[in-house]
This record gives sequence, C-alpha cells and structure tokens, in this order.
Amino acid sequence: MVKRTSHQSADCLIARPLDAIGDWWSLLIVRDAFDGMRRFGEFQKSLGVAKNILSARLRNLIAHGILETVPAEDGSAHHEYVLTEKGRGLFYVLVALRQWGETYFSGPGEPYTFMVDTRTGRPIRRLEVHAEDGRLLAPGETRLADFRQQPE
Amino acid sequence: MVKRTSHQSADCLIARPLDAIGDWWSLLIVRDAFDGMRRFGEFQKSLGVAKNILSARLRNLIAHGILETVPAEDGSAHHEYVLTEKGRGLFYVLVALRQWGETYFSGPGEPYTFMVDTRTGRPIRRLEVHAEDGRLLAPGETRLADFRQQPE
DNA sequence: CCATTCGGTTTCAAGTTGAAACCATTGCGG
DNA sequence: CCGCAATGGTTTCAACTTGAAACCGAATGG
Repeated sequence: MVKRTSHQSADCLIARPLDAIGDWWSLLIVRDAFDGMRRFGEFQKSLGVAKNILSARLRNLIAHGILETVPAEDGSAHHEYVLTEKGRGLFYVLVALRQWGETYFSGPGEPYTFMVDTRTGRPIRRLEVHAEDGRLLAPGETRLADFRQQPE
Repeated sequence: MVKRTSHQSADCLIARPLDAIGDWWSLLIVRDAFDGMRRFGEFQKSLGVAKNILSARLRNLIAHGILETVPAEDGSAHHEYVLTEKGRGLFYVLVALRQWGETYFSGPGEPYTFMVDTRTGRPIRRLEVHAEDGRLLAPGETRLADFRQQPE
C-alpha cells in the first residue's frame, strides 16, 4: 500500500509501524475499535468515509494483524472486526496522540472530551517516560542505541 | 492538505492531531528532528524522499506550529528547521510507536535499536497509563468523558 | 570567476482516492 | 414463496495527489 523505499535504514522501528497502520484514517478505525465498534456500518457512519476506502483500510489492518474478523456476536451471518493483541498495543499511541491533542488543539468553549479511568471517572495521568531507575526523562534525555552496545 | 470532513464529531482530539501532522512521512521528519537533524539536505538524505514532497511536508509542519525555521547555526545564509515546544510534545507519540514497533516488528537477527536513557545508557521503561491515584490501567479500563460530566 | 553545493520550485506522467453506482446476501412481512 | 429493505461490500471513473527529474537561484569553495 505505502511504497516501500527500503531506505529508512536508521530507524525502521518507527517507519515500519507507520507503514503497517497504513494511513491516518486507519488510526481512527483503531480508535473506534477501542470504543467498542465492531461492524462495517458502524465504522462507516462514525468516520463518514467512502465504503471502498473503509473496505481497503480494514483489509490492510487485517493483513497487518491489527484487526481480525470474528463471527458476529448477534448470530447473524456477517462478521465483525475486533482488535488483536497487537492492535490493542496501539493503545499507548492513541493515548499519546490524544494527550497531545488535548494540550494543543482544544479550543476554549469546544466540546471537549478526555480520557478517564472507567472505575473512578477521574482523568488519567499524563504519559511520562521513565528511566530504568525510575527517573523522569524529558524529551532529549534519550537516544537510540544498538543493543550490542548495551552494557550488561 | 487533508480534506476536512467536518464530521469526526465524537473525537476531534485524535483526528485533529493526525490532520496537523499531515501524513506518515511527516512523523519521520519529526523523529529525525529529535535526532538532531536541522537542515533540508539532512532530512532529504535520511528519508530518501523527493525534494518537492519534503518541501511541502516541512511547510505543512511549520504551518501547524510543529517546526519553525531559525537562522543557521553555522552563520550561513540558510535557515534550519527545529522543533517547537508543540513539536517536542510529539515525543510521547514517537516513544509509543517505537515501543509498539519493538514489540511487534523487530525480527530476530535484525539490526535493532532501542531507546536508552542518555545518562546511564540503560533502556527506558515501557509507557504505562496510570489512573489519578496511581493504579496501572490496561487498555479498556479507560473511556472518554465530557468534562461537564466530571465529578468535582 | 567558474564549479559546486544547498535549498528549493516547476513540470508532468503515473498512481491514489473517493463519490456514486452497482451487486450479493441476509432478514423479514405478508 | 415473493417482494423489499438493510447490511456489507466491489466496481467504475473523474479528480486529485504524488514524486522523479529537470530546472533555478543564491551562496560557498577553489
């Protein structure tokens, strides 16, 4: 789907996830799947995207093991789309994007939602990056390392 | 750049960040910027993308306040591209994507890098989502809430 | 000065996207 | 059993986007 340039030598571990997801719209499908949507029609209505496009995106997400189809819960002959374990791993990406959105894109007076703990209804904490020893790390206090360079 | 469907009523706070970033390639630019790249040519060489496309992406990132141009460090007449505060906020998105990539996309025997604490050289911890009271939350233990529904 | 690098813009063929039309299967009322 | 609507797609095709290559102008470099 996305052209493979076979060129992102330095850091395939960002580029390949991006390639697997396919494009931005696909992440909205994943988001809706987290919100409990399972049916083609639900996604289509939620996203307002053309059916052929949605169809292609769903196929791509399935091909990359992010979604899978299961027989419909209600016993009808249709199938439903649900997140795999791998797909659920995208939770943190969505949380990070959402917190970034909350910070920089929520105009005053806008209908504004945010993530809360289901049990208490209280907002969740912001994501933080921690060192192995628990120290809070700011952007810039990390780098990439080849694992062969790791101290034992 | 991306068509505005004015339709993602439920959750603009995912859709709008996605729209601001523009497309996948743009996140790779941001990643490179975190890695210290500043010059047009550096990005072009790193990403292997056509110059017109890179030019358009950079312009889009600037328009959305993720990058800004500054006079070149070395005193030359050219300018350089650096992350804004808002752009640095994408750090958590990149960390989340990378950890997902590490988990699901690193084949055995591949050149494999991961994020380490600059000070100690030890790997960073995995991202976690915590409730306000500190409890660790799994995907599915959160929901979206309108802020008017929040208990005081 | 002449050549080369840097930082782009322009051009245009090829590929992608998406709205609408179409199709196939199931569900259901009579 | 027939008709008809809802669901879940696929096909078609015009419009848009993409990107490789050519071009361009301004700064270095020799």
